[in-house]
Amino acid sequence: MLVQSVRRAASILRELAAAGPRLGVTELAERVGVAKPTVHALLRTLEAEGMVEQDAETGKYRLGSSLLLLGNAYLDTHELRTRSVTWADGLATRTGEAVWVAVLTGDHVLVVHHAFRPEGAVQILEVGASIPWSTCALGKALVAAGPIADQERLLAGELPVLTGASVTDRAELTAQLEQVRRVGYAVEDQESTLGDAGIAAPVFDRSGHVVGAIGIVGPVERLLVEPVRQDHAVTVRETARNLSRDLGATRTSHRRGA
Amino acid sequence: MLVQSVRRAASILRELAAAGPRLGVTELAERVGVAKPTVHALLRTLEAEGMVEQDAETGKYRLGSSLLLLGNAYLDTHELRTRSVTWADGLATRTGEAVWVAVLTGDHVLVVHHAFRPEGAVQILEVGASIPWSTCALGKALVAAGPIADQERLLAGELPVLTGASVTDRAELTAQLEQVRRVGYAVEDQESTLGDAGIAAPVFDRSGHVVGAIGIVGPVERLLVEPVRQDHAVTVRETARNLSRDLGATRTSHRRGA
DNA sequence: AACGCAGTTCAGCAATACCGAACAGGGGGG
DNA sequence: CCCCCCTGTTCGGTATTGCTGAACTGCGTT
Repeated sequence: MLVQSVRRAASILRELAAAGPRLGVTELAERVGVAKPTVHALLRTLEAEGMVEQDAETGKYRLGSSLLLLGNAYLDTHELRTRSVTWADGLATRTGEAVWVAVLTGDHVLVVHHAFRPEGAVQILEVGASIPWSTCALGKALVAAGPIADQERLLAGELPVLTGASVTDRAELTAQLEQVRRVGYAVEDQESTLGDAGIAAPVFDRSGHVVGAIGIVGPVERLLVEPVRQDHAVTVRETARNLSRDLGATRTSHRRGA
Repeated sequence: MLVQSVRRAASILRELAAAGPRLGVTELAERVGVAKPTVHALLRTLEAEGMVEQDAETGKYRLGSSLLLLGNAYLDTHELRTRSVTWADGLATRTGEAVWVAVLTGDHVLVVHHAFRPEGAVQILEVGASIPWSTCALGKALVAAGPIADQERLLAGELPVLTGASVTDRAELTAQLEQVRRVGYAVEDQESTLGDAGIAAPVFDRSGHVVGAIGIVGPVERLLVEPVRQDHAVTVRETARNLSRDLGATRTSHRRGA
């Protein structure tokens, strides 16, 4: 059913991504659990496709530039991301905070767009950042709006502790998700990074399924103080609705089923 | 020698990247020249690896989020890029212009790092941008410092015309590359984008081979006016030397051979 | 010189990839 | 309702391709 050699090639890429910067054939063979000549053939193939490069001096292999091009192509062809750009800029302007747009992948949230805060010094681009769902507003918004089966599976899984504020009590998380569904947005209070907070709301597509979330992130002292917090929440929710409509969602098309 | 099924999987990714946003099994089979069930098996495998996603409504496939993670991993494990960050920020501060760091891939230059101009309104991140080598300073710096065989091959290849200033005369390009080797930096005068200019210098690694280039980009009216142009060129060249040293290059370790 | 290590090549073989045929589902038209 | 078309998915036989043990090559160290 699944093509074994393609799976093995993907394993090699994963190892190079996780254990880099450079690995030799022998070590890769051990990590992937495949014979050296097999790994060599796969590496040669991946090299021909630009996904892997070999260092001439050491003979070791590292990831190749085709992956950057493919990663960018993912962003360019990802409709949520392409349609979110203008809405995210608008949200950043209105709230004065940075804006992230994310999707759920496995039990993590993946940032696919980041609009910088209008004012401010150097900001590090977070596109490609991966965050445990339970520690951020984006993740909570996504899970609250997603299928019940997904929610239960994710709640049964690992709930990482990133700060002292990270929540691992399943009853409390369940209550938070219920609150998200009631008010239409999620709040993050230093669960991911000390000092940082977030407010996010889910985004739906034409079929009514949740396909992502959009939210603002900033210092907790600025973001979670009333009445600013409430104002921001309204603005975030409104932006999420506009983006959803842009994706073809109707007013009543929100769905929780599979 | 090369693993056919891995090559086919890569072809599918390339098609999805180039012809997206979504393609069906039948169309992909035609484009890749493979039987439908084979493409289906490959897609299923790529989906299991997160490199491809299927739209539940239409049954069509698009690129998946693992590619974004792998693209970011490429940047994180790419030594030129990781070591260039601080130098690029310094160069942007000293020149007041945006800084790009790039590598040569095929006959294009791939931007692997972009430090924003200190002053300025919205800037679009160009990491992942791919530019024909002959139309930009980064490309000319790279090719001038690279192996003669590469230079001849690239000169014999396609020389795209992006603007009225793009150079396609091989004798003129050859003279420009000779000038780059003499003065140590390359200049771009609207060959890529009307109104834009650039100054770039090659970066070498411990073995003495050119591994990338660093340069500034900005409006032609600002960049190519003396004595600013000369000052910038000196600063760019100096930064390239510092970055090269950071990568282990010695003062005399520049090499042009294979 | 000998040794060890790691990337690369080779060739035999069987397992896996491949693909024609068929199926399943959805949409459109009469 | 029936038929047709199209496209994603499944199935099973087979041969080709992927796999791997053994050997080779090159480099660095003692």
